[in-house]
Amino acid sequence: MKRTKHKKSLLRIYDLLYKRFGPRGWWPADTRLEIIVGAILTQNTAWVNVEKAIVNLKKARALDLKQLSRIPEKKLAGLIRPAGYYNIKAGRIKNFLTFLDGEYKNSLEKMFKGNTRALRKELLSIKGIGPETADSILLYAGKKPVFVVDAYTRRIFSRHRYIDEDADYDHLQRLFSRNLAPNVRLFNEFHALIVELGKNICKSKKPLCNKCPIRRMRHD
DNA sequence: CACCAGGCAAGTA
DNA sequence: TACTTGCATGGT
Repeated sequence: MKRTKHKKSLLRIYDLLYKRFGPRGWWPADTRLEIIVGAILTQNTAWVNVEKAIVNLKKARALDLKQLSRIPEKKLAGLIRPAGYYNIKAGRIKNFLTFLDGEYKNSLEKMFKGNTRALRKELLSIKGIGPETADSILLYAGKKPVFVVDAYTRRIFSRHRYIDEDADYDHLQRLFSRNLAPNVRLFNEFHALIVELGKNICKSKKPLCNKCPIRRMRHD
C-alpha cells in the first residue's frame, strides 16, 4: 500500500469519525495515576466496569501513590473486583508501583521525562503491561505521540482491507505512525474515535456493517 | 441463554 | 515460533 494513499485516507477517516462522534475527551480521569490504573483495569474489560472499580478506589481514598503503595494486594483486589480479573490486575498495579518506586523514586514526573522509546521498553518489561497498556500510558498519561492500537483498530481496519487481519501490534501501529503526523491531540482523538466506532457500529464479528461510515467513504 | 468487553502471560508442541 | 488457556465481573 502506498504511503500517500493511506495518509489521505486515514485523515479522511479521522475527519469523518470526528464529525460523527465529536471530541471524546479522553482519557476520562483526574490524574495521571488514575489513567495508568485505568489502563490496567480496562484490559479486556468493559469501561463501565472499570468505572465502578475506580469509584471504589476513590471512596477508599486509595487512588494516590502513597496509599496505593501501602494498601495490601488482597485489599486492592477487593476494591477493583467489579473490573474483573481482580487478582491478576491487583498484582499488575503493584508491579507498576514497584517499578515506579525502584526506577523513578515514585515520581511520574521523572518517569515521563526521558526518552519515550526507552520508557516504552521499560513499561513492556513490567509483568502485566503489554503493548496497548504501555502505549495508553505513554499517550494519555505522558502526552507522548504514540498511537494506541486495540482490538477495534484491528477489526475495523482489517475488515476494510487496510491491513491483513492477522497483522501484529507493531505492524498495525506502524500503519498509523508512518502515515500521520505524530501529533498528540490527533493520536488521542483518533484512537478514542475508533473505540467509539467499534462500540457503536462495528460490533461483534459480522463481516461488514452497512451502517459503517468508513464503508460509505470508500470509492476514492 | 450465549456472547462480549478499550489484554496479557504462561503453558504446550 | 504459533496456538491454547486462564483470568472474572457485569452488560446486552
